[in-house]
Amino acid sequence: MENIIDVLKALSDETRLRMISLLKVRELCVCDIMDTLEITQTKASRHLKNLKAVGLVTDRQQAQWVHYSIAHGADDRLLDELVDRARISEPYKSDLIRLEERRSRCGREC
Amino acid sequence: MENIIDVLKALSDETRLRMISLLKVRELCVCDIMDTLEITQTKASRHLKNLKAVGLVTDRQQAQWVHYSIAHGADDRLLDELVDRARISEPYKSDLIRLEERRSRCGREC
DNA sequence: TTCGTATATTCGAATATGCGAATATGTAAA
DNA sequence: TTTACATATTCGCATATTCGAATATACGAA
Repeated sequence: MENIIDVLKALSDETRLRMISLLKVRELCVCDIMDTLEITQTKASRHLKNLKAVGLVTDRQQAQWVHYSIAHGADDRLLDELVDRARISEPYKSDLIRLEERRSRCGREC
Repeated sequence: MENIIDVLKALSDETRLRMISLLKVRELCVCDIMDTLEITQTKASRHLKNLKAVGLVTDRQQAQWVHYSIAHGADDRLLDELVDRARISEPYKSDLIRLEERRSRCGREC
């Protein structure tokens, strides 16, 4: 993983912390994230790029979809601690509900 | 403690993380911090104010000295995790050495 | 090839953050 | 009161970050 300051900078943005919280549930493609967080595609792409740059997430391309997941090198203790704390309150709490609603609505595919 | 994003923002600055690392050792006055981190007084004061604003540290005035320490409400698990990681490398590692050198040189008083 | 969908990048504007220099405040001692 | 020292704040500037809109790229299907 990268320099701790860069990692903390990456995590200290609400959009990116929300993304980490979702990706802790499971691997997701960009459209899952956009729809769940209700953000624009530009915003999703930009912040995912940032998380990838500091080594917190990795991506995997499958056809035209890009699937993101928590990187293996990521500090699980740190991320679990942060995600647990964040999910006590909004918007992190509702994000999880919206993610599961989306899953039941769309099935396994994007 | 404050909103997690504000706390992470406060922690994602090298000067402030160095301060947290020092304050985890013991309570310190501003001049201890300035001298150990080799930063200007303005810079020390500014960043300590930031840490205080998000509830990570508290201060205690004694005559003309202001002593800072880690706040009781601060998330110890998070701070210990970060400080342990940071101190593996520079400048956090040398800061601890400089702090102890200063202590033996100056004794207990400022 | 053309079309549609998924994702990434670039651009310019707005806002936030960090800095040093100068100045202000507060306390203790002379 | 004056002086000296410890700390805080203000100011102007430089840099970084974030955003939406527009555009580019990449892939699969027709």
